[in-house]
Amino acid sequence: MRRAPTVLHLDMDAFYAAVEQATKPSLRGKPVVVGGLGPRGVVATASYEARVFGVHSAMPTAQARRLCPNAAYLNPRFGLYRRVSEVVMGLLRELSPLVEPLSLDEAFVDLEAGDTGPPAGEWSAADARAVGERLRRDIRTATGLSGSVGLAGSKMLAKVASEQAKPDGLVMVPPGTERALLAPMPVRTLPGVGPATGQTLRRAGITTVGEAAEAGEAELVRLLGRAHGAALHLMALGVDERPVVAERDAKSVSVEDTFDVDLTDRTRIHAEIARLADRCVERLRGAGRSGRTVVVKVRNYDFTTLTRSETLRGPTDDPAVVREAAARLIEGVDTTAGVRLLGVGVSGLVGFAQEDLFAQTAALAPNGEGTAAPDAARPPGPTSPSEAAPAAGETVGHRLPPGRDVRHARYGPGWVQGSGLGRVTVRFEGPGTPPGRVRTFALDDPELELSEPLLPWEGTSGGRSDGQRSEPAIRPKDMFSSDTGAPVSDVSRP
DNA sequence: TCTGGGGTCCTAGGACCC
DNA sequence: TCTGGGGTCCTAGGACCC
Repeated sequence: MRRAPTVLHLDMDAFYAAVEQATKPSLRGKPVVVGGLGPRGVVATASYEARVFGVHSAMPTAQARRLCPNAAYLNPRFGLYRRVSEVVMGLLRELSPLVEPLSLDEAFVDLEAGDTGPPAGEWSAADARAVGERLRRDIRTATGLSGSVGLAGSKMLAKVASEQAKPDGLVMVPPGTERALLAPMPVRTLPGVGPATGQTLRRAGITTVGEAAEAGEAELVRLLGRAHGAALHLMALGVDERPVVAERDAKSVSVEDTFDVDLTDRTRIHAEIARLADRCVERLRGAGRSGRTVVVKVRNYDFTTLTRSETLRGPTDDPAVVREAAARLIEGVDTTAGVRLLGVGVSGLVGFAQEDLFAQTAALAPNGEGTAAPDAARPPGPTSPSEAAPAAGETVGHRLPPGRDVRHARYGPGWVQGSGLGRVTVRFEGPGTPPGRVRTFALDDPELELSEPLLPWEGTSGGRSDGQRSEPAIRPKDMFSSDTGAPVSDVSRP
């Protein structure tokens, strides 16, 4: 615990939705919901205008549509969010080298580790507040977005403070006042107290942070177990000594897909597992890592979920090895009643793909078993079978989802507002323009092509301010799956 | 029209070893 | 020859977070 509130927590406000509003002027001030648009989709982020209607993260999108039918429903564009995030994280790193990102829109900063203020140990509350306020201004200037800042003597309190500051605010917790501040708050405020823990505590008569503190460590350990109980007790007292840690290596990589309709066909299930294994390895290799344990995840029709794992004798990043392990694992799972989700993951990661050279011969059999898989001939060089055809199996790639950026030869850049029945409706506007007007085209209009998003601070003049990101012209009609030609769900007009 | 996708950490039991 | 006691690894599941 430090003497000045120099742990900063930044939380961008309704980040995904805010980026969409920044790049789509007609959506500013309107309810926007970003998330899965399929029958089993859930909300990732709702703009504050949508939250008024009761829409919130993790809610099924179908339910959100009932609550707020007039919102714009958009597929997430993670590439765009990542680029905006990098700008924001860059601003944080100007404050201090000790920046710990928690997600695209959230990070801790240890201000005393930086050299933009007084020497460590000599910071005042006023110094910290000034840095926080300036950061919020800089973020708005650079991205047009708002972020909320919490400042405290510890990570936990800084996070609680930024939550209190939302939206578009700053809250500081002077060291020494933590316990009094926390005492009346619901226990669920504390990080690590979710629905299950909250329920357990409630049954024991503990509903506020103060009551958790009074219960004592022994009682909390009895209720919640060693680690969780002890940690919760310290947090309830406002004590949190965890340091801000700049870089943490990932410990696992995984991919999973929920299907619109439950799968029962074994051949199809095996094909999906193979695809997932390839995608997983692609990501693994992209990160330059190898892993030793392969995990298959199955969510049944009734939402019961199970995992099966197998530890190899050495780490691998060979798609054939992962695919075969995943195939063995799914073999042992009864899927006759139908599965809604399949996943493949690799854990037990090691730093360098190089270490894998040793493993290639050793990693063939699962631990303890003699069933050596045939030596998977590793293709030379970086090419893997999965890299050859990334687009073929993509589900969303077949479609023209609402929110997708397009460009028309005459009307310039715009975004897909909805499509179906052979037509696509496009709103022509961009970050730097006033709200634009809507036009409808035939899906095979030769003057319409897909394009890359413009960043919030980029103008739309010419539509290719970076001169590089234009995709090869793929016309929308090419993006429809030939088998179904399925129309895409509409986006409601704001 | 019930419930995404990518992670982290913890627990608990059995195997195995000394 | 009744059953000690750690430590580590592996597997499976669960809670939680964004």
